[in-house]
Amino acid sequence: MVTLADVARHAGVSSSTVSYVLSGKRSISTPTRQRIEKAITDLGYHPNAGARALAGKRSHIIALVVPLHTEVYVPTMMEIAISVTVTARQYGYDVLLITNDEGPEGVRRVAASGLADGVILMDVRLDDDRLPALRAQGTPAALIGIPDDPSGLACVDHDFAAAGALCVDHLADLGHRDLAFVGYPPRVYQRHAGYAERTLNGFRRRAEQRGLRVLHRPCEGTYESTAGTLARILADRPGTTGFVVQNEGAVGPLLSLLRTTGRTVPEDASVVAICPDQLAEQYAPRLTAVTGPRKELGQVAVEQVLARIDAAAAGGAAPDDALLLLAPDLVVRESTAPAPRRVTTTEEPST
Amino acid sequence: MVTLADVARHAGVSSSTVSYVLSGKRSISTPTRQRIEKAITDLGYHPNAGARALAGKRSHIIALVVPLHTEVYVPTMMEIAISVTVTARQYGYDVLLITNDEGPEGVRRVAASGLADGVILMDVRLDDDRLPALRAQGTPAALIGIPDDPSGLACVDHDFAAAGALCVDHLADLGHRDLAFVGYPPRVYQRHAGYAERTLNGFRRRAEQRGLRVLHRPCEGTYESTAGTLARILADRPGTTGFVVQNEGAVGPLLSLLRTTGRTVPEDASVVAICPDQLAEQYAPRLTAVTGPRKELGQVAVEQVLARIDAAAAGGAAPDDALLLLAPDLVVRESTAPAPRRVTTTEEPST
DNA sequence: GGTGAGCGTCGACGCGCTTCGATGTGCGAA
DNA sequence: TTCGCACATCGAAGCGCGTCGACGCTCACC
Repeated sequence: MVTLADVARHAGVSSSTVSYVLSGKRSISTPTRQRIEKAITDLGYHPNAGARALAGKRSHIIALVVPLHTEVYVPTMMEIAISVTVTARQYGYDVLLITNDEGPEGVRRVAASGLADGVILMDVRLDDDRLPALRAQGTPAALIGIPDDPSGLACVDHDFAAAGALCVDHLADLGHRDLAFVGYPPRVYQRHAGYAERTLNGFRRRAEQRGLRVLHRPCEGTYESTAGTLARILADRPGTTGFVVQNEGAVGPLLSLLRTTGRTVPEDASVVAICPDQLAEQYAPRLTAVTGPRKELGQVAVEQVLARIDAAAAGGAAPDDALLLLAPDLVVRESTAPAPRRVTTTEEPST
Repeated sequence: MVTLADVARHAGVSSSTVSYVLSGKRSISTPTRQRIEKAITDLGYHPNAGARALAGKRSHIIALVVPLHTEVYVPTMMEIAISVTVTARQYGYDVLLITNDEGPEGVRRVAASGLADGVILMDVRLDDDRLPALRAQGTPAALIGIPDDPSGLACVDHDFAAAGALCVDHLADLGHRDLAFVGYPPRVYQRHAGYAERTLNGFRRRAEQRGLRVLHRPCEGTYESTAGTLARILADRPGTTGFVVQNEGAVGPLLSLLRTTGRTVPEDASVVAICPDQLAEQYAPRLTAVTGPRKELGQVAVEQVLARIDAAAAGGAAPDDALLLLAPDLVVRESTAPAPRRVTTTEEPST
C-alpha cells in the first residue's frame, strides 16, 4: 500500500504539502505541485478512505435507502438510484445502498457511525417513521417523495398533481367528457404513498375545473383484477371514453380488455398512461404518456444532500427546507384521439 | 459524538477492554462485559466507521458493480442487488453501489483506497475488462456471470445451459419436434454476454440429443421486430410448434402475434419463457417458464467474497477458484401443451 | 538597505479505533 | 507454602490523513 508519506518522500517534500496539493486548501507553487502529481501517478497512490474519513470528519459517502417492496416500478427506481450514484461521483462521493428492512435503525446506524455524511430516502411515506430519526440526529438528508410534514427537510419529487392535471387537459382538449382513473392497488393509497394521492388530487381538481366527470378505481394490476375494474367502470359510467392509468401492471391488460370488449384504441377510447416512456413505447398502440424526469430527480436529490452536508460542516444554521417539484411532460403517441361522437347520452356532465 | 473512550470512562474500564467486548477477540469476565454493554446502550454509542477501518484494516464494505445499460431485465438485477445488500448486512457488511461508467478504474479506485474490502461484479462479459484490474490487485471478488477465463476467480451464475436444456426436454416430452428460440437482440450476443450464449448452447445440445430441429432468432423485443422474427420463423420452418423465449420484451408481442396469425396457445403452439416467475404470471395465458434462483445468487456471491476477504486477511494463499452454477426450475403453467397432430410434414427431423 | 506582507512549506498533533505485550489476580499442583 | 499458568485487564503504539501554527523566503515599497 502506497501512503501519503511515500508520495512525499518520493517527491522530496513533507507529507502535509502533498495533502494540500490533494485538497487544494493552500496554494502550492507550480513546480512542487507538478513534482507531487508525478509522484502520485508514478506510485499509483490512492488516498486511504478510512484515514481520510477519520482525519477529515467526512466519509464522502451518502447513503441511499431503497424500498424492498415491489409495488413501485422497479426500473424507474433503478434509474433514479443510478442517477444518484453517477451524480454523487461527480462530486467525489460514493453511494451506500441501504435496504429498508433495517427500518429507521438503518438510517441511524449509518449516520451515527459516520459511515455516511448524508442520506437520500426513496419511497417516502406521508407518515414516514424514518424522519424522526433524521431530525433528531440532524442528519443531512434529501427525500425523494413528500411526507406529511416536510419542514426542515429537503424534498424532491415529480409534480404528480401536475401530471394528473396534464392528463385531464389532454383528454379534455380532445373532447372527452367522462374520464376514468385506473390507479394503484388499494394498499398503496392506504399506506399513504404521497405520489398516488397527489396525482389523484391534481386529476380531480383539474377535471372539476374543466367540468369533466371522473371515476377513480384502484386496481391490483393483474389481468383478472383489471378486467373487474374495467367492467365496473363501464357499468357505472358507460359513456367513459378517456382512461388515465397510473399502474404499470394494468396497462397491458386494459388495452387487451378494451379491444376484446369491442372498443378500439384510440378511435373508441383514449388511454393516457402515467408511466416511463420506455414502457409507453412497448405497447400497441404506443401510449400517450406523462412522465417525470427521473435522472434529474436523482441529481437534484444529491445536490440537496451535499448542500446540507456542506452547511453542517461549515457550522451553519439549519438550512431552509426545500420542496422541489419537477415538472412532468406529456408525450402524445397513438393511444389518444378526439372523443367519438356520442351515441347514447344518459345525462349531461355537470359544469 | 460518543467515542470508545467515553464508554470506557462511563464503565470504569480502559478503552481496550471495551474494544475487546465489541470484537470478542479476548475473553472478558461477565460482570465487566455487562457493565460495558450497559454503558454502550446508555450512551447510544456507535463505533466510528472511519476509525474502525483505519485501525482494523477492514472497511466492512463490499462494492457492488451494476451495469448501466438496460438490456438486462432490471427487476431481476434489482432483486439480486437487494439480496446482496441484505445478506451482506447479516455478516456485518454494507454495500457500496458502483456504476459501470467508471469502467475498470472504478474497481481499482474502490479497492486501492480501501473503501471496499471486496467486490461483486454483475453483468460480467466473457472478455470483461475489469478482470485484469481485479487479478492484478488481488482484490477479493465474486462475479455474477462467467467470463472466458474464470481461473482464480469466484463465479456464480444461473446454470443457463441447464435452463436451455430444460426447455427442450419439456417441449420434447410434449411431442414437439420443431422448436424456435427467440433470443436477445443481436448486440447481446455480439458483446458476448455469457448467459445468452450458454442458454443457446444448452438448448442446441439437448435438442440435438433428442433429435429435434431448432431455429435461433435474435430479436430486439419491440412489437415490430418480434413480428418480423415470427414471420421469418414461420417462413423458414412452417411446422414450428414449440417456442422458447429468452427476451422479456418479446414475450408479450409474441403471444399477441401468435394469436393474430390464428394460432392459439397452447393448443397450436407451446411457449416456454426463460424469465422471472413474476413476469410469467402476468401474461394470458400464464407462461410455463424456467427461472433461476435470484436471491440465492446474491447470497452465494456475498459468501464467496467474504470467504476471500477472510482468506486474504489471514494471509492465506489465493483460494481455489469456484464456479458455482445454480440449478434452474421449470414451472408448468398454461402456455404449453402436447404438440398438435402434424398436418403437413415436409421433411423428417434428423435423428 | 531595511521593513512588512504574503506566499510556500514544514513539523507535530490528533481523529477513534485495534492490537500487542505486559501486568495483575486467582487458582491448582507440586 | 511456593511456583506456574490461566484468565482478565491495562497502557501505549500506531493506522494514514487533515489541519493548525510556525517559519523562512521573496519581493515591493519606503
